[in-house]
This record gives sequence, structure tokens and C-alpha cells, in this order.
Amino acid sequence: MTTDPYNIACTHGFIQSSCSDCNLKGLCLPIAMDIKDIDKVDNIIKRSRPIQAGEHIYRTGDGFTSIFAVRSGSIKTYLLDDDGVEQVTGFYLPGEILGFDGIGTEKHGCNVMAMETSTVCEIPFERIEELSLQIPVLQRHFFQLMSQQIEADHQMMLTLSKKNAEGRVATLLLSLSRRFGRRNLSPNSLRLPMSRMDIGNFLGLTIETVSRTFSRLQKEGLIKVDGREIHINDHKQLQSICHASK
Amino acid sequence: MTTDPYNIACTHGFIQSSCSDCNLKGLCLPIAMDIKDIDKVDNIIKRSRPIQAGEHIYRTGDGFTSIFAVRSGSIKTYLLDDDGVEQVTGFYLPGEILGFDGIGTEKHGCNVMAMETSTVCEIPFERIEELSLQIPVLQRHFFQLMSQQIEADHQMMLTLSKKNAEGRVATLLLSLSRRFGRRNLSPNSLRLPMSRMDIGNFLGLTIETVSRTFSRLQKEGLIKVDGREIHINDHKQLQSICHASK
DNA sequence: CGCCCCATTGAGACGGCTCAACTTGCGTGG
DNA sequence: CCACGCAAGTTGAGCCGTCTCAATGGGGCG
Repeated sequence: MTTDPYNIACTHGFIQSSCSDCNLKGLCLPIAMDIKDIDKVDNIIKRSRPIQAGEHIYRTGDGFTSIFAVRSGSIKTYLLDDDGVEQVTGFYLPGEILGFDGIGTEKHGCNVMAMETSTVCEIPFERIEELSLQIPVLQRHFFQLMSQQIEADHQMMLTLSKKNAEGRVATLLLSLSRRFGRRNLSPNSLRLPMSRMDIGNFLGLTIETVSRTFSRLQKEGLIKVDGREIHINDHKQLQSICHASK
Repeated sequence: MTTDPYNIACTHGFIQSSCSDCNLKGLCLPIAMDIKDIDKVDNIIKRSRPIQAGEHIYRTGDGFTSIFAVRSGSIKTYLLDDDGVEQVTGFYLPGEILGFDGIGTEKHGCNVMAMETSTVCEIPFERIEELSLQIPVLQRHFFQLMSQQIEADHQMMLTLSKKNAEGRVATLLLSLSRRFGRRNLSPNSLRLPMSRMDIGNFLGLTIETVSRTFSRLQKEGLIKVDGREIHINDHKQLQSICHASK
């Protein structure tokens, strides 16, 4: 994709022309990978034009060909069941990788939508499989990424099954805080990329309950809420109400 | 492990000495795999002595070395959070593969316990990684297995987040029914391998609610319950109450 | 300005939880 | 052989947290 104008014309600050220049490579590529292998990966990656808020990257049933790394913005994945009920299954921030659904069936198993203007790196999976045969550390890396997804999903099952509204909201806030921190952003001041609707859907709560919970946490002084701007005043206490208790 | 007596002395009907003789190979190995490759896999697999009900195969924090295929019996996986609260994250039946947690961290991320006397095939993961470099169809297979695990976990998130007690129980029953059917057992008459406690824990319900729900489904004629013996009278109606609705 | 969407807050309803009593099946020991 | 204890499951009564429904507030945009 060296002819892709977005690789050359850097229309905004986030666009990078190669993985080795990308400040997110520590998040989405193996640390131990040497430069010429990074270049091999780099050569198969397609960098997208910006995706607008509300636009889909793929939908359930689309043929599976690629996985995606978030370069900028934020992405949600969600299921739609037969009755049209939506379940948000994950939020993805820059440096995080999504799209591991659908390898088994060759069809994607969920919908992927940008929550704000975003850019992604498209990584054709067949090419990754070929490369993985030559670069053991890359094969290992993708096994690890999928394993981490599985562990995160299991934690989410615990959250949905055993925690009350406060615990669920606090767990999400701390997860976002940690992931912001990993990108060298403040872990205490963050702007939620998702609506109350998406938060509630993800956490198995109504928007009213999410809103009331934010208000209560604010009244207790643990956080400061201003729309989507959240300031975390007391990480420890937030941690302590993450425990399971319905 | 050709010196393992359990490979030779077949103490009960389920023990098989090789993958190519195993009637579950259609479930845990790729269909398209040729015989000499199956033998290569076969050579790295360690077949265990029977594991008793309540015995652990591994626990959270144990070093990750292997994944496991269930050969007979039934297995549950569960998380323990800091307060000792348990979350059952999955039930595994013969032909199913578990243990994909912990590849990322090199430490297992959950606990694995036999729910009844069981046997498993231990598959050293580093050997699988080596073999996968030589046998592309095997690499693909393990990506597929992990992808399927992720999709199943996302369905579970929908179940926990959006369904009421009836929907959760019905969803579990139909999942078990389908998996029994895949092994050429009756999809209508099944013996639950797990206690009401485990069912409730998995589904985010108390045992009382599980019990009441079974009773209600029986009263409505959809199923017949006798302890752990379940007969499904009406698959279609059971399907129709699986929809999301809290 | 007026419209719409998102978020907040309140009042009442309801599903599942808690607590408690009782049943059943099973193994143990007298 | 029966008595007993124990674990697992069932059923009932009342409570509580979250949902539902409804009204209100605020910000962005034509």
C-alpha cells in the first residue's frame, strides 16, 4: 500500500507512515521484535483513511480477512441478537487490537463501529499467518493477544455476573484509566469516548442507573464528573468498591 | 509418554492410545489434517491418569505450559477474585479444549477443576508452537479455536448482561444439548455434569433462582427435571425464551 | 429561537436476592 | 439394619437494587 496517499500525506498528527515510526508500536507489536521483522509486518499493513463517528469497519457476517489495530480515536464492538438487541462487547483505544472474532467461521461475528473520528491499521490475517510461520515471535505474539482478549472477557463475565452497579462502573473507569496511563496520558483525568448509552449497554445497566451511579460516586468524592470528562480523585477507594457484591 | 501405563492398559472405555484412534478427533483436531501430521501431534500429547471430581488440573498463577483437551468426564474453569468470590467461566465436555488463558502472561489466569472423574490430554504449548511453524493447518486450527472461545465468551456477556433467569437457563440447556448432540448423544435427554451451585454461579443467579426456574420450565412442559437428569420436550419454545429481556 | 439528543433526577414496579424451613439421597457408624 | 449427619436441592415470604416510565435540564446546530 505504498501508493496509499494517507501514508505520505500526513493529514493530521496521528497518521504514521510506518510501524517503526509509530509511537504505539510498543503496544501492538512484540517488544522483542527486530527492525527488519517490523518492516516485514509494516509492508502488509494497510493504513485507512479516517473513519467517521458512527461508521462501521465491518459487520456481522462480513467475510473475515483482517484484524485491525486502532491508531487514533476509539472503537466499539457489539453483537446484535435475532431480536435486534445490542450487546457492546468491547471498547478499543489506540494501540489495541480487535477483530479476533470470525477466524473460526471465516465470517465476522460482531459489528465494529467508530465512536469518534478514528484511524485504524488493517492487518490482513492470511499474510500474518504466512509471516508467523517465518517469525516465531510474531506467532507467539498473536497467540498472546488472543489469550489476553480471552482473559479480559472472563473478567468481564465476573463483572456482569457478580458486581452491582457501582462495582461495574468503577471497574470500567479503572480499566480506562489504566489504558490511558499506558499511553502516557493522565490516568486521573480522562475524557470518556463513549456515551452513557454505550456504557450502560456494555455493563448491563440502563443509562439511568449509570447516571445515578456517576452522581453517587461524585457525591462521595471519589470522582468528578462533567459530562464525558471524568476526574478520578481516589483510585484506592474506587478500587475497593470494584469487589463483587450484588 | 509411551511409558505411561494409561496408554497401554485401557482401564475403562474412554482411554485411547492415540489421536488417530480417538473418536473425538473430529472435535479437537482439524478435519483436513493428514495422518502423518496427526501422528506428529500425537507424539507430543501426554495422556493423564483419571482426575477425580474436585481435583484441580491447574490453578491461577501456575506456570503456563500446556493446554488441555477433555477426553472424558467434564471440567469447569473459574476465577477467584481478591475477596474469594468465585466466577465459573466455562464448562468443558469431551472433545473440547481449554487453557488458552495465560499464554500472554506465562501464568494461568484461572482455576480448572474436574466436576466428575475425567481424563484429559495435555498438549505442551511450546511444542504446538514449534509444530505450528511446520504445519500451517495446525497454526490456523489453534487461531480458530481461540477465536471460537472469544466468540463464545461474547455470547456469554450478552446472556449475563441482557437475559432474565429463564433466558439464561434456557440458553445453557440448549448449549449443552447442542454439544451433547455433536458427540452423537441424545440432544433431548441429558445428565447435567454440574451442580445447581455451578449453574447459578456461571449464569449470575443464586441456586434458589436456578431451582425455581427449572421448576417453572417443567410446569410449563418445556422440560422434565429429575435432579441432574434433564429431558427437553420442546426445543423450539426453549429457543424462543432465550431472547434478551430482563 | 426552537429543535433534538443526551443526560440527570424522581417515583413506583418488579425480578431476583436473602433468609429460612423442609425434603431427599447418600454415606457412616452404632 | 436403622439412626444419624451432611450436602444438595426445592419452596415460600419478604426485601432491595435496578428497571420502567416520566419530567426536566442543558448543549449543539440549523
